[in-house]
Amino acid sequence: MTSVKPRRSDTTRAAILGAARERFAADGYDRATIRAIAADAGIDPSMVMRYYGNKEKLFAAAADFDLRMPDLAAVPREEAGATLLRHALTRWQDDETMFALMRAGVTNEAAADRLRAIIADQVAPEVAKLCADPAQVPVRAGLVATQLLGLALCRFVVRIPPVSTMSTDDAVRWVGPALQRYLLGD
Amino acid sequence: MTSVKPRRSDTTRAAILGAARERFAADGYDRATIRAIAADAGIDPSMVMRYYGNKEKLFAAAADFDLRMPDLAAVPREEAGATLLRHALTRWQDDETMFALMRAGVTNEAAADRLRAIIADQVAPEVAKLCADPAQVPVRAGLVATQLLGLALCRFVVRIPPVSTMSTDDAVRWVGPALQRYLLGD
DNA sequence: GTCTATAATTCGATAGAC
DNA sequence: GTCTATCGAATTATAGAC
Repeated sequence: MTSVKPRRSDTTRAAILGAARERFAADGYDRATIRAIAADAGIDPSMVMRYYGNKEKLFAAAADFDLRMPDLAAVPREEAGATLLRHALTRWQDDETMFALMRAGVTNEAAADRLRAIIADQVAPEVAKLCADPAQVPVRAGLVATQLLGLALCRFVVRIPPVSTMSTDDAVRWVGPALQRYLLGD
Repeated sequence: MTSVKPRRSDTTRAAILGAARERFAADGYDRATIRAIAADAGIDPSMVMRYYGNKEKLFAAAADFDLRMPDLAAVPREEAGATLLRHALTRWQDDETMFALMRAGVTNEAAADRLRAIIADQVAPEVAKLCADPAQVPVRAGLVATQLLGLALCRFVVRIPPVSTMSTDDAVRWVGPALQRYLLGD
């Protein structure tokens, strides 16, 4: 065994972070209280402060989201939109951090910054692989964001039927072409 | 003169409602405090309670939004998407209530209900005018919502450049076709 | 009709015992 | 490393004077 025994504190840190992600995702920044997060993690509220300093820093730690973007250059060009969309739909459900960012991002500037950074650092580079004109990359990445975040908002956050109830396949069929156009169209 | 002299209370009611709309739009439900709304309206916080009972009812009164949808049957079919989009972009800026609904709707169920009602009662009927198959109306209206709300989110709320900085004309050029497809495509 | 005063909570954050 | 106890600030909401 080369691994060291995890200190008690590491377990607690992880429990806090997990509970924080769930609460921020479900309730947004303001309504997710440190007291509730601590209760979910089964520890005292003061421990949250001890480990993360304050609520703002706790959110910063919990809101670290990796979209794990697929390599859009590795699929046929005409399937880029559908590939991106299918990936996003499943990734959001694996990791609820995206919902925490959206629920917080509409009123919290730090969360909005994170969302902007995700577009710029994770989405835009993949768009750049497909886009002939480098000057168009930021616009196209932003347009992809309008459709992707709009779908997330209507399907998972505000839950507007039938968008919230349709199958993943139907969602890809309906919305995929819009992304395809933002990625490669015109 | 057939008009009656407006009672002082009517002026106050209107001032409260206007201030509430601004605050809810700028800060969301939780951060928009009754104290701040009263200060903006130039009256005492207790007056807000007297006129509207509680914060929840005040929001319900302030969040009444009429999209004033254009008659999409009155324009050439190929211009339906662009017409709808241009109208929405200007309407949102005339009346900031839409932003109040979005900022609140991600964490407040009453606000989310309002958003769903706007799609069902205001957007869907116009979609129905264009859509041959009545069974597709709810889906198409929901898809229109994903793109419209996603654009509002990225352009005005989270402010993702260059989507937040591009001209109305550019926004219509880029996003119009996506709406056109949701309204009439396939 | 308007405001003063305050009740009743709830929250983030801190101090310090063990 | 963990918890008890509590502070100080902010909030919604109410009671009642004028």
